[in-house]
Amino acid sequence: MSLKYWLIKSEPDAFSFDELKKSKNQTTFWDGVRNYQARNYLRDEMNKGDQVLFYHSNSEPLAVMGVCEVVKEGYPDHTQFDPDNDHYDPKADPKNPTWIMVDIKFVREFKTPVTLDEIKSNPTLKNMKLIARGNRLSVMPVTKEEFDEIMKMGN
DNA sequence: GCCAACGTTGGC
DNA sequence: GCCAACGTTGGC
Repeated sequence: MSLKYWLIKSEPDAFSFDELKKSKNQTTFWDGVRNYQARNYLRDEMNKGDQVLFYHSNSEPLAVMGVCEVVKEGYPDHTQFDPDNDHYDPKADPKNPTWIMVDIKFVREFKTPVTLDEIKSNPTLKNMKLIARGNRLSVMPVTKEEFDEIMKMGN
């Protein structure tokens, strides 16, 4: 089984790459995904050791900040059952949870964040889902070539 | 703050 | 099962 590569988006106001870096064991659970396609990736396709680009949306700069990795594979997202949580889902069934999360761990921070503009203007990255028209997925696959290119750009 | 794009919901 | 209405995402 070979490693896969991913990109996840976060609004730094909600949870930033810096917060991940400062978390206990530099690890956190990636909760709050409430989109079925993204859920399916988390549940079915993300494996321990997969490398993940961490992207900041709705902020300045719009950029990939660094890399983290999957340290725990898909398991139920407990926030779906918590009425006080923003991501509460009244229809979720504890016996058959709808929403799934993984644990991610900080790997490294880029010296220079790779901005959305740089990604858009790099021909190697022109097929990235991130810049596809209308894309709103918060978890998406990335090819090894794209991952390596962004690693190079981030330095 | 605007708005295009998209996913979800609910009436029929 | 269609589709209009609505809510959300996220760049600008």
